[in-house]
Formats: sequence, structure tokens, C-alpha cells
Amino acid sequence: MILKKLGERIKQLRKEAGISQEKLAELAGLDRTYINSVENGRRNISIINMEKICIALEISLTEFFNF
Amino acid sequence: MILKKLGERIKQLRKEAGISQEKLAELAGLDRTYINSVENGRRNISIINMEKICIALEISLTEFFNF
DNA sequence: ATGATATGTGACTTATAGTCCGTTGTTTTA
DNA sequence: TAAAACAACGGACTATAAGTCACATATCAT
Repeated sequence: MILKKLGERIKQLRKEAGISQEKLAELAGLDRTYINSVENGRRNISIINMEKICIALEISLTEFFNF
Repeated sequence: MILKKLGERIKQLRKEAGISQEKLAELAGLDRTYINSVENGRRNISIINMEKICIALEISLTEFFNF
């Protein structure tokens, strides 16, 4: 399902960036546990938070959704 | 800003599909007034609703974010 | 084994997404 | 130009995402 795929995509990109959930949270201005629940597909994330995460991961939304 | 761009994108694709906001709402299983406010950049839409709208517009999320 | 670092989860409050009722403009078409 | 059809917008309400916390569990180095 979409939430799982999305979470896995974030996790994959975060790993590629070589950072922890905590670091990503800090860069995106979000809570560590929130990032965790998104990665695990337990959150129906909004577009604004998606954008924050993409900016933190230095990737465009277009690139992000290229999967 | 992101919400404006997103709204304009939906409106553009909806026009291309030749349907009204009401018809899109019906196809996506969302409210007519909600579609309107999304198109006008006044809503921070969630990924699940984004997907509903994409399905209604017969376009993939990947294609949608190709802008 | 011990301590540091990273991740997973449930429960909770607050903010806002999303619905449902309506009214008022604005196009389109007969 | 009247009347449909469509779009924009508002108030009141309910559902759900955002955001945080305490704590549990891995993981890995020393």
C-alpha cells in the first residue's frame, strides 16, 4: 500500500544520505518518532511534511516520486 | 508555494480530463468543496487523498509530480 | 557485560483536514 | 437575456493528521 511504499522510499533515501532518523527529523524540523512512524507506514503524511522531508534529503518531490 | 502549485496542477489535469470539480470529487470519493479548496491552494492534502485524486484523473503519482 | 546510539511503539492532546449545509459569483449555452 | 452549470466561498460540525512523550528494544563498540 501507498503508505508502506512511501515509508520505505524515505528510509532508502535516508540510508543513502547516511543519516539517522533523529538527524533527518532535526533537518526537517519534525519529531524523531514522527519520522519513524512515517517510515514504518503508520502515518498518512501531508504534502507539506513530504516537502520538508524532501528538502532535508536534498531531493525534489519529482525525484522522490520517481518510483 | 507548494499548495498553490499542487492546486494548479490538479486543476490543469482536471481540465484536460474535461470534467468539473463536482465530477472529480465524485470519482475520487471526496467532497466537492474540498476539491475546490485544494485547487485553490487552501488545503494541506494528505498522500492518500493525493492518490485518490490521481486515480480519479487516471494518472500515476509519479506522473503527477512531474512538474 | 556495560554504555552509547539508533529504532520501534502506544497513548495522548492539539491542530487542521475533510464533510455537509448553504449563498453568491461567474461562465456557458439555449 | 434567462437559465443552467460550474466555481468560489463561509459556518458549523466530525474525523483524522500533527506533534509529543515515556518507555521498550535493538545494535554496536569498548
